[in-house]
Amino acid sequence: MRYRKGSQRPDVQKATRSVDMKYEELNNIVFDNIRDFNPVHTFECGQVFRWRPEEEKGEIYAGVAGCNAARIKFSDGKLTIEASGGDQEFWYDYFDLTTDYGAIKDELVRNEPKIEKACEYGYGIRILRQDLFETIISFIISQNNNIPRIRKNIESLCETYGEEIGDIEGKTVYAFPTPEALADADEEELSELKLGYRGPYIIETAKKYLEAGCPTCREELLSMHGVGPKVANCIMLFGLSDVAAFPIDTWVRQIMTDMYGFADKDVKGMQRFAEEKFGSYAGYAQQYLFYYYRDRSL
DNA sequence: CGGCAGGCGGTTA
DNA sequence: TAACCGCCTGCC
Repeated sequence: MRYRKGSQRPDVQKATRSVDMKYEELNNIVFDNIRDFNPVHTFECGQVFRWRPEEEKGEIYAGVAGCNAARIKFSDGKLTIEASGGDQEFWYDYFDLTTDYGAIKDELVRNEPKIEKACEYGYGIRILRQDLFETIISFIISQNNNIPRIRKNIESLCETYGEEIGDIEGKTVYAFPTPEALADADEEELSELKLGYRGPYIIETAKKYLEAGCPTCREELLSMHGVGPKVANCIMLFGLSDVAAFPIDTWVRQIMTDMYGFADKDVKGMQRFAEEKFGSYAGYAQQYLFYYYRDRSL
């Protein structure tokens, strides 16, 4: 794997270390003694679209986070990251390694015992702290869409408008496009990428992102074209790390009707239930429930 | 062929 | 403010 040096995300949060960390050489980062992490569960639980397994067992994944490409390996509590860019702070933050997921699962089960199976099933899910703009555009694309096509659409977007950041086994890797690049795109170009009616949403949203600055709350997100209640909750959860957000899509709606007897239309009731039962951990609950239920239904 | 996929915007009553 | 409807595209 060859990489060009990528730029780093500027605003990295400081975090308290609970795992061992070694900096072996440039762009080769190791975190040891990690609990509650599983690459398959984390990358396949529907929160992110740009990571692919390199082998059947799912120990190794390759993908891109914002403008940083990487191949990660995880076994026996040791996470090794071979990256084009992003320092140890960036990746520590990205994988949310400061958060104690064991304690979160205990708390969720204590308040709502019926969620235990879902927590056990998706035991290694971590909610990635993703780039805000990438999250906004990705989840605009996700509306009324299916996962294979979402992934495909996002990759074409990156190939067309993203900066080249390296190549992996002969295949070029592209960063997620900047707001500037997408604001400058035109509708015809986008329609060639088969984005459908979401194309204009993307251009308009990129322009607004540049003019009005980063959205910081639900209201600002909802003011963007193509962002409704469900997509806004996804952006809050995955892009703003607001782990109290509880996105209700068709799967979660199914869960709520099956598990808790809600009427199919009663999204408000479901939202209130999540708030009362799961509180500030509702986002984690949503991920466990969604992943468990979707895998059982496939 | 209609139905549907991790919804949304616009229009009605 | 709730209930409909149409929507790009691709796959069944």
